[in-house]
Amino acid sequence: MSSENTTVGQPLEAVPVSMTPLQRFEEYLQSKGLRNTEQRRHLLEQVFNRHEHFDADQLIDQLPSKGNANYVSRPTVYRTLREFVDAGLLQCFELDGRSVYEHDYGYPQHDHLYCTKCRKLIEFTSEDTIRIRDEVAKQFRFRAKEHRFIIHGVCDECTKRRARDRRQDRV
Amino acid sequence: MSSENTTVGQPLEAVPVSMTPLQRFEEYLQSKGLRNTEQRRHLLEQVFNRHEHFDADQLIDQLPSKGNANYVSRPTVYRTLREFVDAGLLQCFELDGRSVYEHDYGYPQHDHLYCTKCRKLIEFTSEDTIRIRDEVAKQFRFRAKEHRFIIHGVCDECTKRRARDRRQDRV
DNA sequence: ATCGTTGCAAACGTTTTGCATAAGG
DNA sequence: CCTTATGCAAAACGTTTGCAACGAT
Repeated sequence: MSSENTTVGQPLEAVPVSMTPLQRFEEYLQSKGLRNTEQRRHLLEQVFNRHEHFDADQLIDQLPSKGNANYVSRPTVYRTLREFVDAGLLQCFELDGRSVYEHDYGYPQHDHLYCTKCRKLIEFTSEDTIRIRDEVAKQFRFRAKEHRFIIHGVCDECTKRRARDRRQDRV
Repeated sequence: MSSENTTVGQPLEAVPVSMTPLQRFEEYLQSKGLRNTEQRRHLLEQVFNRHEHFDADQLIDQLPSKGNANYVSRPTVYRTLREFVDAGLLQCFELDGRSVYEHDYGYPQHDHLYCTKCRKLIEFTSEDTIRIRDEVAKQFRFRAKEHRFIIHGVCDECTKRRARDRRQDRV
């Protein structure tokens, strides 16, 4: 058994990359004949400002509101998030009926634990997931592009909190 | 390496169960004080009639339309699908922004390949996925309830079809 | 000058809701 | 008879679109 191949660690270390996300994005825009606009630059800055997972609404909430400088409209946010995914800067997956984004560029491949109580996403790495993916793809002659491995359940804190709450109920 | 632990097969064999889905559902309704209605029985029959993956719209399409016998309204379909999941009869996961359902009761645990060209879902089994899930859960003190492992890519038929189309283009 | 980009409003597809009526236990 | 379930219409939700005005190259 290859139990020792499953490595779990948190937080994950960034992976060294030769370009900044902005440089890489500019290169992408060039190659596609797209334009380097103020909105795109502002969004890129916000998105790579911190490392948490986020959805479109959370990004919009942390942006200046309508009427203020650096405001970006909702449709543009959605359009730009697609471009970031296209450019290889972000990864996107679905959770509870919405799209969730996370850094891809400069960040190692990983999978997630998802706490259905507090909705926290915990990252884990396991070499086995890639191995399974490659093995299965080979057997089905399937051209695997990516995978999503999400383990649903309840995190340690939520389990403890519930136990505590139950104890209090009895008093 | 535990390459031999990853078993891939298709189609999967049904798992022996002591009750029919209907019997199990009736027990569930009883235990929850819910009612065994015509609509619920009709939906259960449709759902366990065949084994393909389906979404709410596909189920509604194969149902009698408004005005006919055995018609079930859209809200009731959605409400009942939730109950089937609750009762352990169906599993639900998200794909392309909608919920996809598949048989759970009487069917072995498995994961999926998803062809992004033809949108086909291919089932595979791997003991490693459960093993990874348990190992990771243990290390994070996480109470794992279930997992979703979906490999995105292009299936063999779509790859071949594209190659064929390209060849024709050149002629 | 050209052509991609933006913001707006409105549409979209999926799923959920409030509520009056119907029907199971 | 009591309560849950249903169908309807409408809302909610996240996301996308058409389009005229704008702005990067």
